Amino acid sequence: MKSPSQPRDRGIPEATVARLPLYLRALHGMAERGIATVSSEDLAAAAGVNSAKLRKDLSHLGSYGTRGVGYDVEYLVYQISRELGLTQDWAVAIVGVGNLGRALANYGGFVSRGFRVAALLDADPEIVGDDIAGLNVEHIDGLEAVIERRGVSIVVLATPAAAAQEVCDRVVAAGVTSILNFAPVVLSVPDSVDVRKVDLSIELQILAFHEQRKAGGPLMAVDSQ
Amino acid sequence: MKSPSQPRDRGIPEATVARLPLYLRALHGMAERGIATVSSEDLAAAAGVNSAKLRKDLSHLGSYGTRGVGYDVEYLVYQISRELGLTQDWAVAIVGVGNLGRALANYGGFVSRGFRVAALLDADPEIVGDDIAGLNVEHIDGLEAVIERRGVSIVVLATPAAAAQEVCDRVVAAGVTSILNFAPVVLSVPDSVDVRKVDLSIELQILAFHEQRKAGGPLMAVDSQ
DNA sequence: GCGACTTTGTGCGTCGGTTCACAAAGGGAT
DNA sequence: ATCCCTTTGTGAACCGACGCACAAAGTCGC
Repeated sequence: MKSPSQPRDRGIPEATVARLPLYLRALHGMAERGIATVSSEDLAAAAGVNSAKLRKDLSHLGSYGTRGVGYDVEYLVYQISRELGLTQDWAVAIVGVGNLGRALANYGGFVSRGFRVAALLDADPEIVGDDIAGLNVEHIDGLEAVIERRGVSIVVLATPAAAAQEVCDRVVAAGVTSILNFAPVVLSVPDSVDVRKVDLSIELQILAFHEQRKAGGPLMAVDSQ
Repeated sequence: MKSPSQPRDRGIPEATVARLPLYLRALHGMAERGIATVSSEDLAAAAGVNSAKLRKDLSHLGSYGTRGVGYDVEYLVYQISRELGLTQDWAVAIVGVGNLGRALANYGGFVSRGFRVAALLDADPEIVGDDIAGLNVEHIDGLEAVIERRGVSIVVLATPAAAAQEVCDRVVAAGVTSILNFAPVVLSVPDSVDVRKVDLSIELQILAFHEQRKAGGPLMAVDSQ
C-alpha cells in the first residue's frame, strides 16, 4: 500500500459530515433489526442517497468495508459515531423555554445519542421553576454559572428573536463555541464560534416557491418597462 | 414526461432560492425601521452573506436595483415575495400534534407571511378535540377530506417516525405535492412530490463533530479492531 | 449640464461536490 | 487451489456555486 495517510483524515468534506448522521440513523435501524452486514447499495437506499456518494463519504473515514461483502453494521456505527464525536457525552443547554424550547427538551432524538440536556434557562419568571422533561427551568441570570459548572459545550438558542443576540454574546463570553440557533436572526459571533441555524419558516418558503412553480407554472411576467 | 425545455430563463439556482427568505427577513426588518433604500453591501451584511453573492442572487429575479443608489426596500420585498409565492395564501396542515407539532402551530413565523395553519391532525384520541393556537385538533381519519375541503397544499409532518411514511402516502394520494418532514425517517415519494426535511438531531451531531475537532483535536486512531 | 462618485450587474477563474465507470480486492463454490 | 462473482474504493469528467474585480449605469453636487 501507499504511505498510510495517517492523521490525514482531518479533511472530511462538510457535505460528507452533514450526511454521516443520516447513515448513522439508517445503520441504527438495521442493527436493531439484526442485520449484520450491509452493502453500499442497500445503505444508500436506506439513507436516501446515491451509492457512489455513500462509498466516497465512507472512504473519507477509512477503509471500513469488505469488497464482495459490504460493511459490518456494528463496526460502521462505531466508526461513524467516533468520527462525529458521539462516543462522548455532550452537555447541552437550552435557552428559551417557549413552545419550541419545550419541544426540544422533550425531543427524544436529542437525548438518545451522545447528547444530554443539562439545563433549561429562561428569563420569564412565570416559566422559571417549572419542571419540563424532568428538568427544572432556571433563570437566565445563572447562565454563565450553569455553563461552567455543568460543562455545557453546546447551547441551543430558542429565545425570541429580540433576545437572541444578547444571550448569544453571553454564551460566547462564557466560552461556548458551538451554538444551534432557532431564532430568526443572523447572529454575529467570532470566527472561532460555530453557529448552525434552523429556520422553520425558511423551509416553508422554499416549499412554497416550488409549489408555485408546479401549480401555476411561471406566472406571467408583468414586467414590461 | 417532464418539461424538457422551459423557455423561460426562470432557472433560479436552488442555492439562491434558499437564500431569498433570508433577504426577505432582513428587508422586512428594514422596512419596519423606515429604511427606504439599501445597498447590496448593507443588505448582505444584514443577511450574513457576501455582497457579490447577494447581487448575483437578486439579478436572477431581474434588474431591480438602481446603480449608484441601491435597492428600494419596499419594491424588493414585493419582488422577492412574489418570486417565492408568498403573495398568495398557503393553507398548511400540521399532522402530529405532539410537542413539536404544538410548537409549530404556535410558531409565529409560520402564520406571519403567506402561510396559514388550516388544520391540526392527530391519531391520539387524547389529543383530538384539544384547542391549540385557536384551532381544534381533528382526527387523522379526516385527513383526505380536510386536505381537499380546505385547499391544503403544504403538509407538515410532525408525527412519530413510525407513522410518518403511512401518513405521507395518504397525503400524497390526496394530491399534496409539498411536504415538510420533521420525522427522522427518509420518506419515499414520487418524483413529482417535493419533500424537505428538518432533523434537529442532525444539526446537533454536525456541531458535535466540529466541537470535537476544536476541543480534543486529533482523536487517537485505534485503527485495528 | 457635466464630471466625479457610487453601486449595480456580470464575466470569469476557481473550488468543492456529484456521478460515472472500472480496476482491485475479497469471498465462496467447485 | 482456482475461477467467478460481488462489492468496494477511487480516478476523472462534469456541474453548480462562490467571489473577485471591473465596466456600465445612474445619481448628486456644483
